[in-house]
Amino acid sequence: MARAATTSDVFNAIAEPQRREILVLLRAGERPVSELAQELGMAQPGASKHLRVLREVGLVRDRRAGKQRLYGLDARGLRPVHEWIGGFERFWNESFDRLDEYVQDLEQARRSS
Amino acid sequence: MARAATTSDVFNAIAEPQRREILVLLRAGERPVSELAQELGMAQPGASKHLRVLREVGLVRDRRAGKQRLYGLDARGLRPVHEWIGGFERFWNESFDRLDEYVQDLEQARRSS
DNA sequence: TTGACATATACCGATATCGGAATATGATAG
DNA sequence: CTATCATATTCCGATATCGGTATATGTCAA
Repeated sequence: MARAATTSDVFNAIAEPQRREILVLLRAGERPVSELAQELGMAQPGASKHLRVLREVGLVRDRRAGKQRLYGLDARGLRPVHEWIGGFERFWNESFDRLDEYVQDLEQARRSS
Repeated sequence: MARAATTSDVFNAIAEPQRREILVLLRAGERPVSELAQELGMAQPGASKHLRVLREVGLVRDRRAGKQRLYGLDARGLRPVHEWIGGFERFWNESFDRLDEYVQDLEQARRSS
């Protein structure tokens, strides 16, 4: 077996710095491919490929506008990721010294239920 | 050039399903490697290697306990990721029909500043 | 239809990945 | 010291990745 496919997985899609940058850029509104490529300092095919990945995981949608193809943000797919990470919020809010104590409370509560 | 290193990058570290599962398991408290390997249904070296990645990005710390080595969660590194994704919150909260309108408001505000 | 422009795809090379098997390191008990 | 248990590291094969270059597809204008 080898590495998991980057496509069809939002976690992997946003693991790429350039793709994260694309998402940030698209918060300001729709943009054509060549403009994104220029802002990323990469060649057009590179941008197209990243956009393909983002499209396949649903983080981006595209729309034709004349010769150009405008890409726009569809952030809904980020919500589950945000929630998954949010499941760790109390762990980074608790100070480290108190973590063990906290975990023990958790385990104690589980045992007595 | 090739793929970015998975180590020293929290986004990549959590892009791996098995590593995410490890983090979830560690919310219940510290665990030795072999126990994690068993719960993941993978061999011990596999678990060790994932734990190494997680340790190198700082999401996990380890502590010796006799022959065993206990791994514990250190979720602080997840906070920046949570915040980065949080920067898209209004985009998934806005309904899609109203998104264009919203973006136009943004651009208009920018122009008039 | 032809040409110009915008984007997508195919192919390539260098490298990173993941899991498995074998082996090395480390700690403890006797 | 030695044997045993727990974990880490190394090596391997199959595959995926990323960026670049060349080429294909698609759209519009004349």
